[in-house]
Amino acid sequence: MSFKEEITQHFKKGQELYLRHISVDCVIFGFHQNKLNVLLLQSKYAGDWALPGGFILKQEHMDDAANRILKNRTGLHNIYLQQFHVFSEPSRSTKLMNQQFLKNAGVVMEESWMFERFITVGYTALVDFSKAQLIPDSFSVACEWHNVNSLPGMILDHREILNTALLQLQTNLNYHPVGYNLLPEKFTMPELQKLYETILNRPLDRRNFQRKITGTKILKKLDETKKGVAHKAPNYYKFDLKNYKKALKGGMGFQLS
Amino acid sequence: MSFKEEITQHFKKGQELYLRHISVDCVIFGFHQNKLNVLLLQSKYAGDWALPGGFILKQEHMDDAANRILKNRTGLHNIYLQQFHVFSEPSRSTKLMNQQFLKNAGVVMEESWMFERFITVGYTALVDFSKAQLIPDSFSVACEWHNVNSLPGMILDHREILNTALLQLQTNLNYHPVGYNLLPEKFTMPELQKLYETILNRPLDRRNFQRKITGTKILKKLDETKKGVAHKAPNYYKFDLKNYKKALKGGMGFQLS
DNA sequence: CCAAAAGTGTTTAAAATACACCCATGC
DNA sequence: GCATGGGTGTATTTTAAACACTTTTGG
Repeated sequence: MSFKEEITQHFKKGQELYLRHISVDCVIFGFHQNKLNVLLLQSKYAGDWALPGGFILKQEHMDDAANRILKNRTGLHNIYLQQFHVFSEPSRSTKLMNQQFLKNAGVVMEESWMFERFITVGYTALVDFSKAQLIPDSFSVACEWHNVNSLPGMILDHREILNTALLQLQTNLNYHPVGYNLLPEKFTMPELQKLYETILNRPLDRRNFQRKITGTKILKKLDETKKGVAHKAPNYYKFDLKNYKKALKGGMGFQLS
Repeated sequence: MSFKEEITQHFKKGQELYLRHISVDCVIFGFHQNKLNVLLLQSKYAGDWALPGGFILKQEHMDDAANRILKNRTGLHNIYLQQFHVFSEPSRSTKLMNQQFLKNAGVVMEESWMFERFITVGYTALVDFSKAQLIPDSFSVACEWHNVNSLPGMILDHREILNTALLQLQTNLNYHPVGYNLLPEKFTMPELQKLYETILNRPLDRRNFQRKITGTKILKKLDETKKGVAHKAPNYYKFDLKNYKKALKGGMGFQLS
């Protein structure tokens, strides 16, 4: 199917596949080499960037829709994605944007479900930046990581959605563990600390951090130290999946300094 | 308009007024005389009970929809309502239920937007039980308060929605103030404490409670004691609206014992 | 004057924070 | 051997929790 055909089909018949008026937008934070990035798509025919998003199939759980979107953009699956807020400003209209898109694609259409109002459910996840195979969707020319501290212009309310997600990621750090499917199987305590520091965007005390994390029982200390490293070799840890998942649900109950 | 006409209209033309596939369900907790209740509607032609719910008008903010629903059921407005979760099980189908409803109402219809799948956004609020003027909607025979500790059978996943709301109400008690538009203008410290105890369903230490609440600055101590009361007269307080609202957004940062 | 509820303060325990020393390694 | 980062322990401060006595009032 040509691009034009695909687009026409989507605008004309999409409502037979998807629930109307509802979209899902994913704020995918990526961490790698101590940088916190977020995955953005550059809209075709518009300079602005967008969160990876999509629609819910008629018989699909919304969580599955979010996972499908994540998988399609990054190849990643089995990621802990969670909904965090619904954005429902009546003024958040994709109509003009989508009409412009169609026009530029050379398609003429008067009516489409894509011209109607959408409310969107924000999902957030944290993944290993380096493991993702980025693939733009049909509406986009580029799919890239952007550092959260230098974001480009974004469409609609996507900047607000992103900010809300970032704030809740930082807040949740006190209650929910972070790092699985983000750090390698084996990792060191300083590596984990860097992750926390990057998300919070501030330094943490090395000793207190270690004590608190150790106290949560989400880690297993391995009988192995990192090799070929300058200075004293740090110990390897891995996550205790059972306790990690328990903490994901139930919370950990400590405050980071 | 007769009931039958009204129903027919809603099932046939509702999609011109409302967004399809999306509903809003409100978990309205009511507090009065140290009882925590929740507002439920009894479905016509079915014994089971339902949360007050409704749909989003085509140009309406979802928050406004929730407020409209609350107002229609209780006459209350200017209430702090907040979304807490989206429920999107593909199996949460209102189709059979609504078809049965129509049949019992004596209306024959093959197709309707009301037979389609709905995802629902849960909203929660805490109101003064005694100030509400309860009015059932067209789908219901009764609108009543039910004690959260003895709930009747409920339709669909409404019991799960309710439980989720109750859990988050209890959790939020540590971070967000509670009591405005719930307690009278002037109230005593023991009254406020009872509210907290009722929500948490456990006793709190009188002295520690007072210290912590006082520490949040959300209260103003008045130069007045309760009159005509047995035993030592408790002091009156009122909320410091400015700080109260600040705490609603930013959190209060203490743990209740 | 006494029972019952409210006001207030102190002691103890736990948690968060700040801080210092020793150890291993590559250069 | 020394600079650098990692491991670990301790003192201090803050916060939460447990607890007891005094005050007021109606009956």
